[in-house]
Amino acid sequence: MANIYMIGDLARHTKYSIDTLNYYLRIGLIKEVGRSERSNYRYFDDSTVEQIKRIQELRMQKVPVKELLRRKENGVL
Amino acid sequence: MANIYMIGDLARHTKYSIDTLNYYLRIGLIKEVGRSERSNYRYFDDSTVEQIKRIQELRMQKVPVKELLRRKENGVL
DNA sequence: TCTATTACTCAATGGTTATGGAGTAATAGT
DNA sequence: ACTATTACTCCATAACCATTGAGTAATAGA
Repeated sequence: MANIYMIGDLARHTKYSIDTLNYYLRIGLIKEVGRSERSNYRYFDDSTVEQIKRIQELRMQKVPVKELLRRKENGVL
Repeated sequence: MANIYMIGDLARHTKYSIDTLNYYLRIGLIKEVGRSERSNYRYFDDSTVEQIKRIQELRMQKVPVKELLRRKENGVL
């Protein structure tokens, strides 16, 4: 039984604010696993949580977001 | 990649109204697969869709809801 | 016929999410 | 010193969901 998260749950598990997560979503640093057709609500899974935690690590080490985007494009994140 | 549904999507796929689905949920005829901790929103999967379609069949044959509840308790639904 | 039950259906309230745009403190660049 | 960029943060709007309680048409029961 894989866990499902909505943005609020993601925030709770990563200790990021919903605003920050929305920002990361907007710039494409993270992406939803799927969406509800009706409500357009996004949902995520454990892989998203892990990815955000990796991002968090790197951000604490002052790695710029643009660099993270670059790495993501190269599949190194 | 298993599909995830919220109640509105369930309604769309089964052609039941959200009100009816909420009623079935209330009486325990169907059950969510999980919920968001933050929003308390329910989510469902394909097994729910299939179950609702079985219910729909039986209801069209005038099988009472109470009988369906009974069958569910006996694992025959 | 009168009453009760069934199976929804509707309405109100409050919290959550999506989206777009604007604002801001800190840092970097010129 | 001045300007631009970065990385958020805040606000407003609109649609969706959960929950409770009340209303109703059709059928069943007494």
